[in-house]
Amino acid sequence: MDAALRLLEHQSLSSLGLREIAREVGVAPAAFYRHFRDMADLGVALVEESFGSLRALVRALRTEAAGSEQVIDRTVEVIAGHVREHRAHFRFVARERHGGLPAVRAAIAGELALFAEDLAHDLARQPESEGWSAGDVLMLADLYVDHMVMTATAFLEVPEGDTGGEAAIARAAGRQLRVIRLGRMHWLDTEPPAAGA
Amino acid sequence: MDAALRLLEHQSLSSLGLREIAREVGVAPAAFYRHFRDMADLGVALVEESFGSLRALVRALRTEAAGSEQVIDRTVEVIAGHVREHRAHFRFVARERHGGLPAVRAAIAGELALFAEDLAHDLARQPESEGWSAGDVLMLADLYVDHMVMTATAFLEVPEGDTGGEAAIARAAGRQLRVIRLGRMHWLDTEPPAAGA
DNA sequence: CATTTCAGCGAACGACTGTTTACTGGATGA
DNA sequence: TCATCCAGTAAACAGTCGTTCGCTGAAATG
Repeated sequence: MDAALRLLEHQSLSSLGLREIAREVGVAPAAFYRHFRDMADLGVALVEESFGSLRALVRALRTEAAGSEQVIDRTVEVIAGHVREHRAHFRFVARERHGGLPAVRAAIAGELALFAEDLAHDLARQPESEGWSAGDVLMLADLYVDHMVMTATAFLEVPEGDTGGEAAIARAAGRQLRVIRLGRMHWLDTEPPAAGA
Repeated sequence: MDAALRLLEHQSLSSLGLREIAREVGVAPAAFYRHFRDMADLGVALVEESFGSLRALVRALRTEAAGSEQVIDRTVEVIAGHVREHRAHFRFVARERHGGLPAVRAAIAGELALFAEDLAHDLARQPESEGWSAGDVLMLADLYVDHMVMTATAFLEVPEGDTGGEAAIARAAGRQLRVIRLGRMHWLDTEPPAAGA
């Protein structure tokens, strides 16, 4: 899997050959079948590996429970750091999210949906979500997750060591999160605040 | 190019073979070189084709100049319709946006940047943007463009004829746009509203 | 009418692909 | 100690691949 991830930095999974991986590992082509049935099989395994480390990280971030202002910058920092340290995994996920192998696409979509669900659960128990319908909370969580994905892929497009470029993206992402937060706080402004139904 | 686009619905560009295209067209493999040097060359041509039709459409939408409330629903409708009618083009762009061919990735990134710039220019001349810095306007435009991309790819994941699924995505996207619009309208709330500088 | 341009042709090149087969040797566990 | 796994092996299979070559014929150009 490490070898595959190494090769996947510069190509997509569907163009990656079984023999190519074996060659990189230094192993006979047939040995591949001892571990995976398909290339798609390898793909979903890599998806699980990628989201595994991320899940632990988000759990850590969520328990920090800082003020809603600092939590924005902290979130962006955490994303930046995680992308920096797991570049290959993120590149793989970004590339295969809409890639050619349906099984891999489905696995990624499933992980992201779980992610949004978790986040929605967290958002729902915050005081800012009072008066929100469950559907609207999920809608907001999806917006946050989409923005997170966009931010992560933006970090990926920075040339690896360019700390200035990273900082620029982090600044923009933070301000965008603030726009969304402001929208969230005024979501119920136009509705009757406490009308009985 | 039509043949390539047809084949690209189920695979990515880097896994698509030159001979495969020739076979689909009903032509000798060598004929490919009469039109494109590379597969990457074909890729950037397809990118230009894809964004060409979209550009015209957005220009049309921008001149409609409706109330800021209806413009949201109208925008989502327009995206939905355009994705429905140019499914193959959108799928191609979504897939190759982070795909294996750098030239194609760069072409797509360039088109999206132009897009955001245009939108920023439009936003800047709206009364809601009074007091905004140029950087913040671009930041907002990027947020809108990212959301547009996310919405378009969400439409792509709907099984083609499923009008119910489309409607659900349209509803969610519209509400997300409303969140962003609310955030935009309260962006300057915490700053001194009319302090002389 | 003469000439040039140009999309397409068929054949051939070496190199690479996924998959199956029967076999090997070291570690694991009873 | 002996039997059982099991990761890895070499070899062979029929295909597919990108690319180059010189040639053809119709259309456009003058």
